[in-house]
Amino acid sequence: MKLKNKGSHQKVLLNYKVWLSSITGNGVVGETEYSLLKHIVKSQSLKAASDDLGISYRKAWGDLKKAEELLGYQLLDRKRGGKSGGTSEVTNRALKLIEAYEALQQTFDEKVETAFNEFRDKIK
Amino acid sequence: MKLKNKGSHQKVLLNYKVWLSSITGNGVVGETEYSLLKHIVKSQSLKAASDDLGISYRKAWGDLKKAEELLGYQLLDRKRGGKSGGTSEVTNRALKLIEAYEALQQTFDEKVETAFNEFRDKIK
DNA sequence: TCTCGATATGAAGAAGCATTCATAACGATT
DNA sequence: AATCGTTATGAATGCTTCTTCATATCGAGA
Repeated sequence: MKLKNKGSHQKVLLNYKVWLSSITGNGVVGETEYSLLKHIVKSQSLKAASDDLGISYRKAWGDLKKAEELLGYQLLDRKRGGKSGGTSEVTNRALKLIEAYEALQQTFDEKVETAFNEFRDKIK
Repeated sequence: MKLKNKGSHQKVLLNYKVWLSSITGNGVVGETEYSLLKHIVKSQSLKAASDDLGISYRKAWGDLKKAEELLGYQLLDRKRGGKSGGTSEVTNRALKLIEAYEALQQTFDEKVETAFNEFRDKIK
């Protein structure tokens, strides 16, 4: 077999992902939900958050709804109507979740650094 | 808002994934590629491996091809024809990759246990 | 009370990914 | 040389997921 760019392969990166789910895989708390919540903390708006992240409102709304179903508690306090049209505020429990998720990522980030170095040595 | 199964949410699980890619995300070495290689070590057959894993030969073949392009070296030594129709043998570099990947997973597995426990405490 | 913009949600359309189909090349064995 | 099963690969089909569209609800402020 002939490989394209023989010997001049692109830089190889290590990726990882962490997320929560039910056993059936239904309902998820991952990067998307985390990012949405982070943005909503600042903007008090699910719409603004989804726009910022470049994902559809429909998906953002559905994702957070599923996450709430998975966790069994609300992540947002929603308000409809008013001059602004409405707001979505992040609940206290959601704030805790954000912090915990960040700590988790932190832990993984640290581990990844060393693990990847070891990995590269091994495949050399 | 009303949540289904208020208070009786399903058990929440922590999931994670580790994989290699190029910057563009093109070409991947992850669980699928790892599993394929593991099976091919035993069977010397890409077809048998894909059947075992329950994925199409077309995908298995394409995935490993992309992985080879990403890494810049061959993962399989392919033979066509012969009484058996052909064989695919895992190269030495691929063997190293398998080992390294297993060690990587091992490292993460250990870390996940404690990280998740800390996580659960935090969101309580 | 009318308006305006965000939340809420079903439904249809588009995009991405995997399976299936179809077809060719290959070569040790018969 | 004819066969058989695997590798090899494009093309069509199917499935899953996201985006778009369409429509409704809500309520503070004009």
